Amino acid sequence: MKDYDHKKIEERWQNYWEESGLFKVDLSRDENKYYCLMMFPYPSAALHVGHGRNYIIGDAVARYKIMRGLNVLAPMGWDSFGLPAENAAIRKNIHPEEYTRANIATMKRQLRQWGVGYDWDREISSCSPEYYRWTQWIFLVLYRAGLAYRKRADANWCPQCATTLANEQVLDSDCERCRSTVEKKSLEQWFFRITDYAQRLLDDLDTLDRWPERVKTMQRNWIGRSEGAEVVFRTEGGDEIPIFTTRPDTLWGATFMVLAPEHPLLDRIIAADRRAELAEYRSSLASVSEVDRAAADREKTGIFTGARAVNPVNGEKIPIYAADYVMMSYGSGAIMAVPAHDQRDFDFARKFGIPIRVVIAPPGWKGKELEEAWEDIEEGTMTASGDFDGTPVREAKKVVTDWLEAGGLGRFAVNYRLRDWLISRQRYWGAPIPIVYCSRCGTVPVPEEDLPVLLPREVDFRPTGQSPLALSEEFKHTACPGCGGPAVRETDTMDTFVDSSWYFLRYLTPDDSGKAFDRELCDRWLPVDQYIGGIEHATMHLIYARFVVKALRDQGLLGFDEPFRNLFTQGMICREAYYLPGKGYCPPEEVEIRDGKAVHLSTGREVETRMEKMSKSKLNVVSPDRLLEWLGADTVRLYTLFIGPPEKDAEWNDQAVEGASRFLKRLWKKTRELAPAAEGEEVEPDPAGMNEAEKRLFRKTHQTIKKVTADLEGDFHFNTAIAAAMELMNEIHSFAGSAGEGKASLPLFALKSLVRLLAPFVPHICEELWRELGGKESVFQGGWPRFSAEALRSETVTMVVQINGRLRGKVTVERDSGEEEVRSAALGDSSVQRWLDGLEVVKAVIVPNRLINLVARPDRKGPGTES
RNA sequence: GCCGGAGUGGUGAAACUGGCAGACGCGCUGGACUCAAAAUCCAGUGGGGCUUAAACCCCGUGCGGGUUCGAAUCCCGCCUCCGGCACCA
Repeated sequence: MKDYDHKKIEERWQNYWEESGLFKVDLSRDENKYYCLMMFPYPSAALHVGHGRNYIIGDAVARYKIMRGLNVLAPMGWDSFGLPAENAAIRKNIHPEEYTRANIATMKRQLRQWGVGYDWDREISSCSPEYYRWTQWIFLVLYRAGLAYRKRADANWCPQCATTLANEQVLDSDCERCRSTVEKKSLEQWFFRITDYAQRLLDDLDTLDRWPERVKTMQRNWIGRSEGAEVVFRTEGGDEIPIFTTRPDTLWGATFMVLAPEHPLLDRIIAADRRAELAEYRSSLASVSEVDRAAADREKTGIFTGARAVNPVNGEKIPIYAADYVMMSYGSGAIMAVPAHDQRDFDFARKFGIPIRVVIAPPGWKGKELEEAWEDIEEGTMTASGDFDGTPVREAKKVVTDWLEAGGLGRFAVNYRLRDWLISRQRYWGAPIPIVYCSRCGTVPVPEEDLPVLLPREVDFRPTGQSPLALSEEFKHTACPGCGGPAVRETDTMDTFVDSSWYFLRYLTPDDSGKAFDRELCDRWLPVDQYIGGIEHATMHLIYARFVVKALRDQGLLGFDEPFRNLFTQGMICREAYYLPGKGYCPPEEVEIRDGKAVHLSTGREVETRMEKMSKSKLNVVSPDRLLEWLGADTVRLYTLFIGPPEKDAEWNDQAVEGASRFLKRLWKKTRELAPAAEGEEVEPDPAGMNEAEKRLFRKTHQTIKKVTADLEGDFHFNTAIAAAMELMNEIHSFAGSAGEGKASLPLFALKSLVRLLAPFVPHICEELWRELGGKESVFQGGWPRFSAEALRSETVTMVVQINGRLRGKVTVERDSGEEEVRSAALGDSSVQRWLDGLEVVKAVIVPNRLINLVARPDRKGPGTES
């Protein structure tokens, strides 16, 4: 055995695992099943070490579960439709398909080199017709269930990408991808009725007890449930204006109404002489960006319509305004405005000179004018509200709602922030929506047997604002499946989140050309036992997948309604990026650190150092290829797992990677020293007759097994598991150094345990060392080491002695010593005696085997007088 | 504004259920090996005080209070940072 040659070793065992089928799974054997799923990636041009975290974590989990004897399903595939391929293809003038295929090949190579194992027989790719045929099928299932519908709607339109975006792809009114300001565009588009499932999506979060609280909170915010009442106001002309309010108890304080500027009713009720003003107001809003319009501190604008509405609770006539602080897309697009109890209405009323009438009296209120809206729902009592005067605000909401319902004026109502899922995309690289429009039969779904609706290959897919497929005459024109007459196809493609909302079902039967998924197998293998991915999918992918599974279940196609039992979201890997103000990011090679300041070499200007998520655009990526060549996959894996708690963001440190390499070299060297004494069969050493040093190493080994096991079974804190393994390594090292010649079986036992404990993290070197230590089969077949509670016990323990809570000494006593023994041992300690001089012990608090705290007060006899 | 999460050495971070703060790394300092360097190995490394040295002592987990024999951990009030939602009626 030579020096640690990571390249040779890694190559050897990667081949071995592939040939021996370590990750191949037999689905018919479903006892002890473990479905370990990593979010399938978009095949981007090249991975960096930050991407690696997800795969390495998943691989460590999968390998650990294999060692525990579970039947592990660990598949991988490609979320291969989507904008980047199309954009890159436009830029580089190659077909998205070629581009995607090349990227997949690169990524597969990199994953292999990382030592990340999957059952590649189950590989799927969402852009292949064999896959998207079934994405289209799912669309048809939803369509038949009434969950897919088409309507004209203002879509979020990105002028740069020339496409519509889902709400989730709009960040602060900017396009998630290119950061252009998103505009509104009115188009006929397809939606999934996810709002029908809002309540169930919300309620069932409570059943996901192994999901991060953070993700569930984000989903709750996203669904945005609020309770209140729907109340119908009427204009003087008799038009109904239903409104939603969370504060029905303030109805008597409504002094005006506001309609969203887009509200269709405005055109009917606007006074003739104000029509021009409305048109002007509307067009002035077109130039206001979404960001500005949404800014809460923006000064309120609006116009009076000249119309009035009747308040149903008191018959009062109140003016109707149009103002853009009311959104057409939430509730009914109209509100009753209660300036005294809503700050937005308050601001508007002040500006337009509308009366502000207090109907919830703050405690001690003497009828004075308010400085700001009183929004408190804990304190205050109803006033100026007819029979309800004096009702405490805490009860008011319910009391008033009941009264409204009894009188037929309104009803209890729930509103959600969640909107229906817009799935139409005016892009080429996606699954065509399987719908045909016939002048005679109308909207006709493509029959199942005609799927897939193939994406034509030769299409001009440059963004024009039109769907590229609309430019393909051959694609567009077809025969109506109903009447056989001439018809045109839907030319939009589906949001790629549709592709990823069911892929985890397909891994079970990736080649089945007869159905999308096998219900029987799905019911046995799902929900996924462990899902691992990025936090960025907290609201979009993870809500869509939940919705689709629930919908499929309701159609009798699945027997469960939550796809992912456990969810783990890992943090991002960040690294220093250098930002040259006014110029953008610059590569680290052009930066030098002088006197603690980062200076740009060619211009001499100081650059800002920012810790940013590793990304190509920030020029702060670390390529795995160089590192794998230099230090090897195991080093990269060990460092990636050791860098910090995996759910948190972490900072990549180039120097610290070498520390991981150093540890592996020490492990290698130590094995090389001890291996010659190995005799194949492992014999657990017998602690009887061991000396103190031996007992310590024996105990340490068992403690380490316990710690690593707990970390892997618990919250995946690989960092502390690896730290524990390092401690054991240090212990073996100092034991071997001090014990000299002697029985080798104990350090060998410790070392063998260590190698097995590290195998999920650094599989190549462990597989090699395992064989070196006499292992006949793969370390992954050999089981997981066990610890015994018996072995963890030591006969003596060191206990901390505190006096009044401060550390004053330590004593060694027999394990499980009684209070009296511990107390007298503590009082016998010289340092303790010195501190107790002049004090009287009034109480002793004992934590068995850990600590004794002596509570002492000044001796009444005074210091020094006792002796 | 609302809802989450976090704040610990030079640095990444540990610390179970309230019980020795800083495990394990990185960096740094000193030493060994070397003609020298790298690599490797050994020792040290929160701040301060005292001492020839050791022993020993004080302070210390964002800030201010509190509960407790005992608080990084629990409670109250702040500050800062990160994330989500947001004129959502």
